[in-house]
Amino acid sequence: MIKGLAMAVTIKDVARLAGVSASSVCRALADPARVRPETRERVEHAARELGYHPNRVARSLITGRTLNIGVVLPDLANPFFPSVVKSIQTRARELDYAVFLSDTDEDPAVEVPAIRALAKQVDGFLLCSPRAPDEDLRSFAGEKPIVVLNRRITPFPSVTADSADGMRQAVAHLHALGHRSIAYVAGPRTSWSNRDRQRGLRAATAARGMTLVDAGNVAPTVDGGAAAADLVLATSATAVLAYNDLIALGLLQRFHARGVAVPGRISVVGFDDILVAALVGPPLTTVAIAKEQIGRVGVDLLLPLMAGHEDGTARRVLPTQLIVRGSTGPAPV
Amino acid sequence: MIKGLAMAVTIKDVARLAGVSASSVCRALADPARVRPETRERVEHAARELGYHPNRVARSLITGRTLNIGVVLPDLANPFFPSVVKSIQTRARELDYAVFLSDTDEDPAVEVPAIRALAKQVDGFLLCSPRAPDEDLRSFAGEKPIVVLNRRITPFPSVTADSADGMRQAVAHLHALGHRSIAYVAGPRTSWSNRDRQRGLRAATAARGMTLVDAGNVAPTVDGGAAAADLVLATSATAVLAYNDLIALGLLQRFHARGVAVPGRISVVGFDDILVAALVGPPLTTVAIAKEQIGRVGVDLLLPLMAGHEDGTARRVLPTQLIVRGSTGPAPV
DNA sequence: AGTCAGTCTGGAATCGTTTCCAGAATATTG
DNA sequence: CAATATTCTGGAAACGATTCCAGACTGACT
Repeated sequence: MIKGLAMAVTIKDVARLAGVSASSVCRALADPARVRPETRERVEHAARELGYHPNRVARSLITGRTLNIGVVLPDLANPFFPSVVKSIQTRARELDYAVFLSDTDEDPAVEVPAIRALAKQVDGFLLCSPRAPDEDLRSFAGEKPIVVLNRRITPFPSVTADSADGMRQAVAHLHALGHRSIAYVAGPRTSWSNRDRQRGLRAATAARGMTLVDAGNVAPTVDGGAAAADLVLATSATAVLAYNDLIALGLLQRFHARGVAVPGRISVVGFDDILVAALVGPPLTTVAIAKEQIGRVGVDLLLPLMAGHEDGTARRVLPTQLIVRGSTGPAPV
Repeated sequence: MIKGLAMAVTIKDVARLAGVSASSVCRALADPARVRPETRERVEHAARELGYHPNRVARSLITGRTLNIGVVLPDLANPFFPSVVKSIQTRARELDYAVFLSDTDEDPAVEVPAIRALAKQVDGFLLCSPRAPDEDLRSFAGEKPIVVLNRRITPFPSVTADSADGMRQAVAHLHALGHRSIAYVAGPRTSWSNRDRQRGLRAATAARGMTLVDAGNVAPTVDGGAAAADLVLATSATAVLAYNDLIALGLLQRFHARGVAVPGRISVVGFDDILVAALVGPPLTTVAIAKEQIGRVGVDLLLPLMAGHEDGTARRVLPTQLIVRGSTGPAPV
């Protein structure tokens, strides 16, 4: 009895009120078919009377299952991640799982401790765009079911977007508009998606004999993009592709501030299709990826792992789709 | 030994390796001062050797504390909430708490079950803009420590923004620009902040003898705002204030689509100052609230409650600040 | 009526940790 | 050196649920 907080009602209270043993209460509630209808009735009534809800913590101690899943991601302030988390949450709730959230603030060094801290309280993890080195993450292999989103790393199942195809679409679009020299503003070096997108872009431009200008790495934020804008303008590029939409928005902002016409002087393409991409002026041409699907598919991949089936290394690659808006136009003559 | 998953190392394993009892291991790790330096050394070494981390679940069963806090909010897709969650997360991590997240999808009926489901696994709750009726929420009073954000409801401590002052600033700004008739596009009826903001706006316009036009309630989303845009134009209002930035962005979008000049024909003011507000064209004039503070202050208010101190009903009201950008201008003549 | 199969039930053990208690070891004092 | 005070330690109980086991009961059948 602590500080006036109502004492939690336990299975014993129910047992006493129903006049049966704790084991019977447990059975009656978990699997009504295993007790006589009359006891079931008595137990259910008593449980309702007292407002009994089994203590998940105590249960998980004996069953070894917590019905929780852990989600670790680099930065909730990046609008991409909330969409993913939301879809995870929705799917998790359907399956009666609760969600632990851990934001690592883009710091790779925080990831492993964050996972470690949650490990005992969850049945499995969804690692969203993890930044930590492969070896570090692999140290969890076999310890806990893990599904990785937006990154491919053996031996974990993963859900990724088809960046190569997205880049192919974007490059084809720009090529058709007459662009021959494209700059790429890269995201964090530790980001697998960044490398993946860069790789896809390199292949796509090479395939068409276009020039690819490296505009360096920046933080995947609006400020990062703004910082890269002037560098981009100093090159020969007539179009710029950003690692993600936030960077692209930063580019747009800085271009606008400097009076650089978009798409007149330079075309801008983003990646992710976050909500705001459609709202800015000019609206951003971007490569959309199925954000809501990532989370749902991730959970569905995690499920069999948590149930103990060694479904090993399923790799789901989700399609990407170029969304053409106002920020891209014909190359200047 | 289940399905190849490495068996978790328990306190007994450490005890065996260190050649001491489980209780000594516990003491050595929890409070090194209570054991002889030599045992401490042995235990620490053994723990490190085996990679032992105490099982929080088991611990919480006996201590009654989980070191988890639950966060419940209406919609992660609204950029306002991720900022709050992020600040909660940051503060919680500093204090060695982990965060449970539950998104109710703006459905008031989901809130109570969501809280109920998490109740046994957390030491306290941060309810972000809860939509459920007062009575429903009050049923948790005394059961679990709860701090409410963006809503005031006895007997819970709360953290809110000074909407009245924000509205006063916005109205003063518009009045100075010559506007005399203002429309308000309201958010969810179940939202306390919506009522609070509406109240503040009513007072501020009345104080200056201005006309306040009610443009109805819409969902707090871009689409909601777009839907309200035409209604607003049909009124005599020369300026429109939205319940939040998303609605304001929807208004801007629809105005732009219809070729309505902003701020030439009509001025637009939002609320919250979400990241994108500054990025759209024209950039949105809006009332900023200290999003990062809300979460931090909320956690700090929750802390003493979870420790058992009945600090009752602290009410923190955070300041608001009008941010003037391009979406407001002189009233048309 | 007696045997047997099957259904229900209560008691005990268990999960991994913390905490209480009492006894052992060590240190302090006259 | 003996007596006392102090520090450390191990064993056992506890947290709240689930699960195994064995015994009690029911009913069916010969």
